[in-house]
Amino acid sequence: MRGEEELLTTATAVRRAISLLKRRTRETQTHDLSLPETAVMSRLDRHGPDSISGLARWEQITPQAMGATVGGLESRGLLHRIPDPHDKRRGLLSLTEAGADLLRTARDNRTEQIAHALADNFTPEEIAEIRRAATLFERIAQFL
Amino acid sequence: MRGEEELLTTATAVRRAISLLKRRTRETQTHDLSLPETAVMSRLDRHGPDSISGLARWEQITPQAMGATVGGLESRGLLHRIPDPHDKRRGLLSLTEAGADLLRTARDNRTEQIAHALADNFTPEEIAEIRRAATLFERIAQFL
DNA sequence: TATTGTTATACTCTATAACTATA
DNA sequence: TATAGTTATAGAGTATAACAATA
Repeated sequence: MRGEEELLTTATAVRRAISLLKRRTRETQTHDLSLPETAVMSRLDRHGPDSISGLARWEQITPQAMGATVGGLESRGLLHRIPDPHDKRRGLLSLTEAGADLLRTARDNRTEQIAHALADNFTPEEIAEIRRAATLFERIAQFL
Repeated sequence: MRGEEELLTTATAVRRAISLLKRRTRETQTHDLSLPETAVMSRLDRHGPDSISGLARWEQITPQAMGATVGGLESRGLLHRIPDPHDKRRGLLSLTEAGADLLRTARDNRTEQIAHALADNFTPEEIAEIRRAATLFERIAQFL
């Protein structure tokens, strides 16, 4: 395949994949946690307590948008917020016991769902290729 | 890497990539065509005229949602609709001259943008890998 | 001055429900 | 009955603007 042709073919395939992934991951009705919620919960679990602003910077969204996501999780008792003793403006968010349980049990967890989709439908070689490509796709996102 | 560990690592990377791609492709202000609009225009260009229902089935969204996308393109003079002579319910959508021009000129076109992002920031080997992986990502979407 | 967080508001893209016209 | 298309309405997840409290 010629270089330029390959480029457009690849770009079209990427655009198509993004479109489909966007739609399919929007349908959250059968899941306990939406995609943004899963991201926040996993982040707090792996990196420890953080503020709304910190989480927003990490996910590259506005603090207002992160506030909405966090608020939903708090109202469901999955996160709790304690004041930062060193900075009275900040609140430090962490998982409640219920939140940690939900994440560990991992039923209906988005990452688990993806893991199952991978395990059930792809060969180990394809999974290895997907893992490498996920990093490349993240890099693509940086340039859009 | 152990099988199960690799699976979760891969799933997390995929989830992260999807989250970032979703956000970055939402910002349409600097573009003439949004992602769904680009999809419809490219489809009509490559496969010829189609109805709203046909396009909706292809993109796997409801006819109502597709009607909204198409309506926006029609009102900007990029698509026009002619009645299907064989079925008075249907309208056949195709690109107007302006629509075809926009797609061919491809300035601010999403696919072109992706193509440039690829060309400027990835090696030919990486682009080949991305092309293969895009198909795998589409398959992942089918199982979510 | 800069940062943390909030409230108010609006946009995009999608969904479900209910309808008319045609097949 | 089934399909093509429309209008009405709602929801998730984002954004910008404007503000209060604190650093």
